[in-house]
Amino acid sequence: MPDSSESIELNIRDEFSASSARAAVVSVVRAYGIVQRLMATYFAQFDLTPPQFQLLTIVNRLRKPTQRQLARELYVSFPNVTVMLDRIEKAGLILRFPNVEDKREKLVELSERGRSLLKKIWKVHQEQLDLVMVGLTETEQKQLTRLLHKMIAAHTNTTE
Amino acid sequence: MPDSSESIELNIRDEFSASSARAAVVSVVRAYGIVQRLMATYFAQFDLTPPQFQLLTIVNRLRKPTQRQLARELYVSFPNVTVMLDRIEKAGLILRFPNVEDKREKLVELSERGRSLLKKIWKVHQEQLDLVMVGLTETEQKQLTRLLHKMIAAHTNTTE
DNA sequence: GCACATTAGTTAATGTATTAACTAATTGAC
DNA sequence: GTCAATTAGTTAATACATTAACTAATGTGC
Repeated sequence: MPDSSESIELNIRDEFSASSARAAVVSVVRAYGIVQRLMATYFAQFDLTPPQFQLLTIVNRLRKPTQRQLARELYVSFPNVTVMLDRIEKAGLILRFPNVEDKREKLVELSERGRSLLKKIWKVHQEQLDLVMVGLTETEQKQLTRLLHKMIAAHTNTTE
Repeated sequence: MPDSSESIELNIRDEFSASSARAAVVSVVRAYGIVQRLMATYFAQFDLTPPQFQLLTIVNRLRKPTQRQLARELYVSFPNVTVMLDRIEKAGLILRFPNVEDKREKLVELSERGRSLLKKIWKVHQEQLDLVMVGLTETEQKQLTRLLHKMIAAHTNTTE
């Protein structure tokens, strides 16, 4: 049963008190957690998860996309799209049918049920988004968006 | 094969162009995605995932915490801690032993291997954090942290 | 001191996400 | 025209995360 006083060494740097980068990264992660929790609770009312909702909105916007297109738009792996579509197809929210011009591809579309569910959610969705940002004024929200866009741009330029 | 022009209705609000809250939420989610990707790639070198690294740092800081304490500190469910500990215990990075004063509890501790791995990572971890925020000046990083803290505070006040 | 509630941890079921390894359809070199 | 390479999608293995349902230990009322 080792009673180590050895972790002191690490604890010195444990706080990273000098680093503004660390503080920023940690707050991004925390903020995301809050967004996730709020949205998950909200979407559960409709028997949806936040990623499923996101998927539905993109299927709607793209109009019969291939699964490949969906993955790119969602910034998610291709197999993940397959599995997510399997589920919401089983729930009757989307339809998949092969593209006659290229039989490798499958085109995805909202079902009548998916379309009406999306309409229903949309009516109250904006209020939820406002609720997430309730602590900030509109000016601050715009400032936050600007800063995060700048941070994001530094990576998307080099990656894509 | 329904060729619907029905989604137009939704597409009107699809952009949410008027909402600064939506833009802010979306950018938080995108920024988190970038943090996740970078960190996952980085930690993979050490055969760790970001949550596993986070777990190790907290075990180190708390000094023989119970699993309950870990869950609270990680903002994660209790069963999740069990499963994550199972894995990193199997990898030989932590030890679990029952608390003699309350045999329901298990105390968690870094193994020698876990401690030395953590030390190794720590040496270069700060650089990774700086890399995430490379697009922002230090002033902007602090501004970002301040805004996110304010946003977070609006929720933690009511929730905790 | 015994029954009941509480607390700590685990197990099971489900959903999200990844990479690696596969099948099937298309394209392209020759 | 046929064989190889590419592309679209699926399946398998693994990890993270949740809630619900369980076991085991502790504490409390009486």
